[in-house]
Amino acid sequence: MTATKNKVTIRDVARLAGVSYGTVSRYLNGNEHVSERAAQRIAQAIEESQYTPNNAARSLAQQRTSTIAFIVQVESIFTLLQASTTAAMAEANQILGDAGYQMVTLIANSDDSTHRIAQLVHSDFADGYLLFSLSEDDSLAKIFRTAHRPVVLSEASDRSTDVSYPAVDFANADGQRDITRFLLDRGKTRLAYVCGPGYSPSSSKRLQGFKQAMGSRYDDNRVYYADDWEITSGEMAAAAFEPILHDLDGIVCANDNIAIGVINQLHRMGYRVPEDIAVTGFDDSPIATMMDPKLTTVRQDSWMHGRAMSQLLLSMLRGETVGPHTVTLLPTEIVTRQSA
Amino acid sequence: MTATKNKVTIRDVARLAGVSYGTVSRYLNGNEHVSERAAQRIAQAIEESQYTPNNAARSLAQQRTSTIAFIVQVESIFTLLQASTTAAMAEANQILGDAGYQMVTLIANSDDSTHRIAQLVHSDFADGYLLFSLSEDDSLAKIFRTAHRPVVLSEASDRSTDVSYPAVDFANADGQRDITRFLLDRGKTRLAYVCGPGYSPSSSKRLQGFKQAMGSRYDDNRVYYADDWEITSGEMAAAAFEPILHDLDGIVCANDNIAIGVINQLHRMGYRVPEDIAVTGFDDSPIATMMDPKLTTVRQDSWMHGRAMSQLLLSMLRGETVGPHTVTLLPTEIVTRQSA
DNA sequence: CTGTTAGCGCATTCAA
DNA sequence: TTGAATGCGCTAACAG
Repeated sequence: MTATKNKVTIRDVARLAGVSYGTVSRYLNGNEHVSERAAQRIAQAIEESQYTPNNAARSLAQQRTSTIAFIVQVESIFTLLQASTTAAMAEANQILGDAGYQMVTLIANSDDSTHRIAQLVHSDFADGYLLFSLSEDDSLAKIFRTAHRPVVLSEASDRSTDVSYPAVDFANADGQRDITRFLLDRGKTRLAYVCGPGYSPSSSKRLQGFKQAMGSRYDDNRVYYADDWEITSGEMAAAAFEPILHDLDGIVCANDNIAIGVINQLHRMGYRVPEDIAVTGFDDSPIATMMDPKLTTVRQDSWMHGRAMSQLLLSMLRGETVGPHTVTLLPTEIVTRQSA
Repeated sequence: MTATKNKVTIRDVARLAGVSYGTVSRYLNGNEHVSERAAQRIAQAIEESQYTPNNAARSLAQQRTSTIAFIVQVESIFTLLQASTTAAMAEANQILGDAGYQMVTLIANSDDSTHRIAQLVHSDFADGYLLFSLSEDDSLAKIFRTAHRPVVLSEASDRSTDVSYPAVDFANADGQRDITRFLLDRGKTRLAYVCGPGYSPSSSKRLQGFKQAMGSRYDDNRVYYADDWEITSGEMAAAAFEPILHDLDGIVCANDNIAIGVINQLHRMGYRVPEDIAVTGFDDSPIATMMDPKLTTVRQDSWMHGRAMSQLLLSMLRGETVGPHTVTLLPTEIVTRQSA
């Protein structure tokens, strides 16, 4: 109980238990060649001395760190505020923690931070990496070439790059297709679409899903290409559609924020939602239920996203080989509320 | 350029540069006793060999890790989704990164994770700690007793506990007082208050600010004590106020979510905001501008929160002594929008 | 200014 | 089964 400042090492424990510190090490690492008697005495010694193994020393000797890095790559730091990222992060933390790994989160939002992270990765500071990217920039993905450690991406990219890792993503195309069909089935056939920004793989996948559902009804003149995923873009889209609004009975949006902007603008222009024009979102973000009318949207379970990524990484850590182009697509689900 | 898997160490660099590895180490650590000539050759050798110092080894020898842990303590993992946490985290990451520290984020949301984190802390895995707590539970704060490393808290607690560290918090009382006065000054004098949950220090501080502004006008019968910070609580509060609503011209809410709930419910009951009843929030969260009417609220700059905490920690790391009871209060600001 | 040496705390051979 | 020895990659104190 004497709380001396001097850190207690494995040798102290050994002395206390009356064994050599090699034995303590074996005990600590679950080696079977430790007698029952020794084990008991060591256990007690550890308890008494409040011993905790030193992380750095263990990593150095063992050449592994027992930590997983969750790296978030964002163009603007504001993107980070999206709840989806946090949810995935929290769930990954949970799953990895249960598996004995400590997850650490790193944010790459500048050349500086990217460089710092590259350094870390290069020095093998983690046993595995979850790269949660909200940007099409693959400069970060490249830094893993030097690391001989498993990596899992959060987004399936279409682009054929020189670097490739297994990815877990949502079935974006299917989700957008399904909710579009949902509208069509309910008689809303004169639909416009607000597409997400061009730099995002999700954008094109979702547009693709919309096209697929619309078939011959698809008309590129009724697609607005937004510059980002924000509310303002939705407002601009609705304003741009003004001339053809009277001929529309639905607007399918590439995400919830845009949908909210669309609804706001429609209200201002005197249209009722969904009576005059139905509007759908995508993501099922927290604000979807805060709006009036509440958003009918496509739900993506971000928790599941984090979970699936972690589990994949864990299996790779266990030695299972996973092809670098393996893509897991997570299902989405239509949530019917008020806006459509 | 031969990308051998064998990690390149400081000795390889030394050999390449034709010096002893002690010299390389000095160079790496900015020691002045390195000749210009040696420095140049070492720099080149590092470049050629793509050398990156090994983290674990450095930590072990140096007894410091160059990492700071940002620990988030949440009762429910959902609390984590609040944008304020993420903002503070992002900014802290930036500030600490600039100072040469790598920030890692840990989430404590269960006994399990708390225990894991305690282990880490006990093993001195970081040089300093930012404890971002959204709960009054101080079990986490206790684990730092064994760590002889600086700690900064995100919230000033009133409770006298056995553990205490410097804290950075917002001037909650002042903010609530100011916005209440703002209403009073505009002739809204028949005010009710929706208080936050009892477990939060912020709750009582804000209520205190409201009381202060109201003075003799204060009436405890016109205060609703919510169980949490969520929208639903706001709805319940407004419903509870129903009997006295006709005699009210303003409702001051302890946070934005609650305010939104109040507004929703008021609308349902046929009241107009702000014409009939003005409503104010607190936090200036993202949803404050998404609502109709947009929220008049008290802004807390979460980025600044993260920044101030980091800077305080950095100064402690530099050796400046900061009393364990030092509390820095950050200013708040009234944001006038539509709801009041 | 530079080479040499002794640890940092632990895992892991190798003998015993 | 266990103890002793060696090294993980690097820093820092010491001579030179």
